[in-house]
Amino acid sequence: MSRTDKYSFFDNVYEVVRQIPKGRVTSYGAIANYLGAKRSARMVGWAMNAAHNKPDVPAHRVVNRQGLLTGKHHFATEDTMQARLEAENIKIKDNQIVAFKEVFWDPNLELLI
DNA sequence: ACACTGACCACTG
DNA sequence: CCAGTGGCCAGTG
Repeated sequence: MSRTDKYSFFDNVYEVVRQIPKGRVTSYGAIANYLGAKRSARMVGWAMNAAHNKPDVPAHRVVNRQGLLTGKHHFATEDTMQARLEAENIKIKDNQIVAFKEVFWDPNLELLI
């Protein structure tokens, strides 16, 4: 992506993640589905890995389908992701977001472009 | 240039 | 119902 300036799947992922409202979270699959490639949920995660280069991308607001903080291990420290979520009033227990469905932000429903 | 892997999810058997 | 596997894009060895 560093060589290509044209929009790719990853760039679309970044744009969607940037639209996640504060205090809300979404899932890899939801983003992939929104982009029309629900089989590419894994790539969304990989995109997050590359998203470290993009400060505007709140990767901590992206969790897996169960609301588990699977990506926390990829942050600066294992507590970074949870701390950032808690700073946004999101409760976490056992690496799982409490009332996940209530804070879940589905781009397919709430972000129509 | 080829093969493998990666923060996942949904479909089979 | 539980376990296994395929699939998608991009990056790295």
